[in-house]
Amino acid sequence: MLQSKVAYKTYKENPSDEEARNAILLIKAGFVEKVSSGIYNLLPLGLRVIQKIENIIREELNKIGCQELLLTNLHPKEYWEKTGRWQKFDVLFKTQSQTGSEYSLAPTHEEIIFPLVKKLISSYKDLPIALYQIHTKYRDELRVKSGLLRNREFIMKDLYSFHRNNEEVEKFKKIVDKVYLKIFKRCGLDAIETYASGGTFSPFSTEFQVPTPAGEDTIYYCSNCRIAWNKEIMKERKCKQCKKELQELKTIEVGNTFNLGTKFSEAFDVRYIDKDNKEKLVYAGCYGIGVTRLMGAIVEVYNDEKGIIWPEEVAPFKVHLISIYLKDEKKNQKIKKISYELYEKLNKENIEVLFDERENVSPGEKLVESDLIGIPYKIVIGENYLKYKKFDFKKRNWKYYKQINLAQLLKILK
RNA sequence: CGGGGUGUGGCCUAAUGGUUAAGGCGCGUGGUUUGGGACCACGAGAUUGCCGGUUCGAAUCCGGCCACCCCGACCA
Repeated sequence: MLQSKVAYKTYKENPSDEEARNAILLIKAGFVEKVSSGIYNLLPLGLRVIQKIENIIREELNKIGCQELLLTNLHPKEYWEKTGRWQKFDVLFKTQSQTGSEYSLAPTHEEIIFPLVKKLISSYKDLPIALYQIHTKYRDELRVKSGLLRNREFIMKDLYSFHRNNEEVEKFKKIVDKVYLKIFKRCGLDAIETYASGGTFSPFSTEFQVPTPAGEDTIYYCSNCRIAWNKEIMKERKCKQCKKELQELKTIEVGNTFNLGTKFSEAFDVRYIDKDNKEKLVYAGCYGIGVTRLMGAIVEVYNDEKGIIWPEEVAPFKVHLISIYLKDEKKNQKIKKISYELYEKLNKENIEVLFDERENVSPGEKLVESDLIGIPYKIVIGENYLKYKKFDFKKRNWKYYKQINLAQLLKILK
């Protein structure tokens, strides 16, 4: 993509109404725009990152047999009254149609998917089934926090699985837990599986926590067993498995998994006929990943004084190609030619490249802005190329450029 | 929801109660530049969050409201 065509704008000054590093950087670099407290627009660069994350999730969930669908975000009041959560769910956004019908804006989708699944399941032969979506959620938070980490509107992946019994749920949950670690890993994050409270659902849930000083959760972590307990459920500081002293960490919760048991199946009367011809309640699990929050968490973990440093798999582009012009018009023609040729070549090789081809922008501005945006690989074509016939190449976090030829370049980028 | 703080062009800031609200960034035009946010000239852009009050005079003082930020409570 040509940089002059990208709808973005970078800023030199920090926004005055943000303190969270993730929000400051994402706004300064042109990935998001703030509309109001806890409400952000995703600009093209930001959306690219979100889509990268979403596709990693899709790939990994589809591999374990989950199916994607899309559920409505307008939830009629009756559905939420059935579970008692119209009153109890404290961050529920409520709204009304012109005819007086009441709805909530979706903060989660159990109330919608259980009635749906009721229509899909009648026999044990229909089980198990695992359905997920990646969609917007609304929560009327009393206090929004930490940039993209806690918003009123955000994107979430929510997966729901339905089974014949509790053992099957537990078995599937273990598979999901494993896949979650892989998803976060691909996003560049070493998430820690953490025992946490299950809220009103179950005795406990599993949270996926990413260590960073910016985190709002506190966990006790055992480096020996690579497992942790959320502070809210753990009083002692010794590992239950190996008795080692636990380490206290500040973390961001990027995902969680629950065994729902039959709680919602009872509320919506979701049953199946088992082999023995008896009618039984369906057992279920639910599993969430905060996609927008994940983007924020990645930025919290990967940045320096110059800007963002995107992990490769979630970066908006893989390569930032920058051409730097000189006084000499003849030389410029050469630089331009080489740059556009490389740009075409990379496109042909399906290597995602952002090409800063702009002519009346100073080298300093291009390079500083490039570091702010944080694309993993940088190629600079200017005077050096004319001298050495090699590209100046560097990773975002390298201090110095390396001079390499086209073959070496393609080998690294493929 | 409790406590604290802040609201000034698109962004960041300045301005003892006293002319026509100042500067930087960004933007437009022209020119000079080009390996780490270049320079010069000219120009456009503001009911100082909103409503009311005090005053000869309010961005500035007072009251109410709204918005945003931070701490706390909350976070299936």
